[in-house]
Amino acid sequence: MNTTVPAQRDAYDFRTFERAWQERWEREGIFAARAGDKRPKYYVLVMLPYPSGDLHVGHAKNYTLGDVVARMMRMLGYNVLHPMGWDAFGLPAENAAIERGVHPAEWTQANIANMRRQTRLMGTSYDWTREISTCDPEFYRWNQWLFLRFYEQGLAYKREAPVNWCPRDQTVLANEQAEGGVCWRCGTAVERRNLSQWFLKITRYADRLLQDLENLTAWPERIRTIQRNWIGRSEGLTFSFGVENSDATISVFTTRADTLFGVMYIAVAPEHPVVEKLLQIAPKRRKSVEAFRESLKSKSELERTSLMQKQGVITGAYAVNPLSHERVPIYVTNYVLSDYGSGAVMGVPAHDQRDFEFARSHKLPIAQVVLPTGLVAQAPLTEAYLGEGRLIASGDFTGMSSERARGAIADRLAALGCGDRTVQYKIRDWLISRQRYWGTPIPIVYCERDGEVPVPDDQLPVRLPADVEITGEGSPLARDVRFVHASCPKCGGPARRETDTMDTFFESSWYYLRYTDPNNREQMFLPATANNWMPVDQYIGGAEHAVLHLLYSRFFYKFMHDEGWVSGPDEPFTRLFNQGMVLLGGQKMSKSHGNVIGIDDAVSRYGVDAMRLFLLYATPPEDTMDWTEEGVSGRVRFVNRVWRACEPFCREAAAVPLDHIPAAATPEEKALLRAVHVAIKSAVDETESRRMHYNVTIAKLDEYVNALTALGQTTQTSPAFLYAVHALPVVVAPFAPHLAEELWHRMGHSSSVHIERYPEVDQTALAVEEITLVLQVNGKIRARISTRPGLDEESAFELAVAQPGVQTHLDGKEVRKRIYVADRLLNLVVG
RNA sequence: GGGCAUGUGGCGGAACCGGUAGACGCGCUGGACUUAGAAUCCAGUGGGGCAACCCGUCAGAGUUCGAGUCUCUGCGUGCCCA
Repeated sequence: MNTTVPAQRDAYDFRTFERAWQERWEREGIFAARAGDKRPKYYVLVMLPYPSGDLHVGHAKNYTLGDVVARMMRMLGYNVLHPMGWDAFGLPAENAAIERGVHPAEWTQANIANMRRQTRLMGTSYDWTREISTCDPEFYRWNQWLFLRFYEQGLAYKREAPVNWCPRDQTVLANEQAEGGVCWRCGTAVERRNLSQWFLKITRYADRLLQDLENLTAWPERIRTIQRNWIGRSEGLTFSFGVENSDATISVFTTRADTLFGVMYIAVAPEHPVVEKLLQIAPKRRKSVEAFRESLKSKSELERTSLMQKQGVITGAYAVNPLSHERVPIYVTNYVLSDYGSGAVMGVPAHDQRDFEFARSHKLPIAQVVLPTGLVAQAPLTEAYLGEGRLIASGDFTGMSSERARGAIADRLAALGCGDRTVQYKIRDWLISRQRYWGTPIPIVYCERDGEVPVPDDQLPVRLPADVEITGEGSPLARDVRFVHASCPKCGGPARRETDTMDTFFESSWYYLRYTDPNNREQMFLPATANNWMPVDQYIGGAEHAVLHLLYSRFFYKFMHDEGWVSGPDEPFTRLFNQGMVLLGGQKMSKSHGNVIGIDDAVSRYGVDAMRLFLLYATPPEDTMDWTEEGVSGRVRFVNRVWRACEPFCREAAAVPLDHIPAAATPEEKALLRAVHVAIKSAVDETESRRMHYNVTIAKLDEYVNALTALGQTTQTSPAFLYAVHALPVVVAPFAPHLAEELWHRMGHSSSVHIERYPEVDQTALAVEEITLVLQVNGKIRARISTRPGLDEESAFELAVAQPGVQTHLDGKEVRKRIYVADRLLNLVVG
């Protein structure tokens, strides 16, 4: 009879079942979220991907984690929103156009189609009816609409400023995108250019963005620290130096007003407007100053502040210290930036390391004005003294502590009318203009008569022209005469359209709201609908967006909150989770290294469920993990073990109800029921605590299946065994959804296992009949005894002293102390 | 240089509250089944020792009846800021 190959016969055929169930879930729409449900809402969101072409297992790790949370929460009785979309604007599409002549839209659509297919392949339970794509005019019209609201509030403005220019990507970049002086996308060193650009006034929200970090207790501390540093609030004093023989003044900011009597020079940025005035009163230096300014023109911030030596040229003009009335030389330097603070700083060589170095190389005097506490005489400085102490050689302020002096000096300058206490931030306004094609057009036109005019709402969207020439040289939109040519909304006269597009971080700063009301043609979203779902309860994504996406989104959401479009807390993401990367052979996966494990590959070789299980199992989700062949085959074996343990008993198991636990006839059955509920407890605990250490849960599932397999060889028809079989697909459903669904249906159920309620943890099943009590003498383990739980101390003691292992170590000595931890240990202190 | 993480078998990791260190998986060893392999199943697997025992969570110190867990010092690794 039995002529088929056994190995083939009882292995789980993932190829057939996975596809079939995916199609059916899709058809039945079981993961669609409906607002206004009676159940409590839960919004799980994974950062939307850029459609670069192919997904690899690194992406899969991320999506799997979000999917398990979504599936668990659904089975725990929540109304879950779990959407997916595409961050579809951006440079790679345009580069593909340049390299291969394919239109960015076409390239993007093809990638989206492929990645959507791959995402479906992973069995993730998205509500596809809410899919969005940011390059869709029906989406980006709301970018433009939102931009206009910022514009009306004075939060979007255009100004000329020195900006970061990436020569490779041929566009400007925001500060956050040029950290360390290199382009965040291609790593090319950025250059400095003076250009007229659009900015968003994120600085107006700086204080709130900083303050509210305190409330984001469910965010990783790391991210909060990075944001705090980036915002960079410092309290200090802004005051002015007069310029000798001129009515000009130079304003500086300092946090160390106590060192004011130590000012030996003033350093101004090359672009500082005062420089021209200084040259008028000291014309002899014009040549050298201008040469110096010229040499720095295109140097990036990084080059100026870190790579280059501190350099400066003397202007020949002198500034006057408002308190000491000393005259100090004014230098133009490379290390002061014109758009940071006031573009000028006071030079205190004795108490600032940079100033110390500068003073040395320019042979400037170094006067110490703060003496470290405890020191009475000053010694020559070999480096700047940065600490606090007592003031010396500081006029009326001599003898004060640094702290008191700061207050007193601020008061004096305020009384003199030349200074104020101020707060300064490191964060600068967000530059959103991009000189590229594949982005949202900024909805502004320039009229000869009316100047800068916003495009009226009813003319939105300003569509990207489809037919443009993309060469990589200059802005394609600026070359498109038909696009540029416009008429003024105010006067109807000839006008020129803005040809810059928006930074793609603009759309990702609010996309999570569009998911709540994705098909609204009248509004960005209906506030009432958005408020059903917001804020996002669990956000999952990489830490690389700490000061980009995550800071911008907080800013946008606060603005929208202020506008009254959203209510409740003014933070969009209640809880943030940064997942770790997936490495291959210790290396980050990348196409250029040629070490990518693609989704298609992994799924066709191991099956989705095994892939998901491995990604969850290898490490806790926040850790970096290594993709290994052996590791994933371990999970393939697990999938098959589940199948073999369960499948032969499906029909009988279905008869045993899951709503109460059958009695266990033997200790083995008792252990099996316990294993079932230990696994359930782990899954529920990891979800509810939001720890998401499903690696531990899957280990518990292993034990469950091991117990089932062990018992399956003996008592196949007992109620306890069949209960454990029946429960298995429900318990594994969030982790291995296809396998679970197939088994569930083989049990005769007609509705999906994924809309079942997750089993309740049963405390009686968790209880054990026998525990191991550890017996210690002086803290060392000398024996272990098996006993019933809840043993009282006296009985435990009597049992302990009867143990030979304990007896030899007691050796007639007096027991001075007993430490008894019920059901754990008894420690006898002797001696 | 400063700050924050982190360090456990051959490997990934578990031990969430200070209370049996090494769950679970991988790998490895031996066995069963097989013409053979694959698959599967069974047993073993921190180190030392014939044993009883001894030693073990980066190193050193401390607190404690008891430390992987808490404190301090040092070293290594990672990240963030200079």
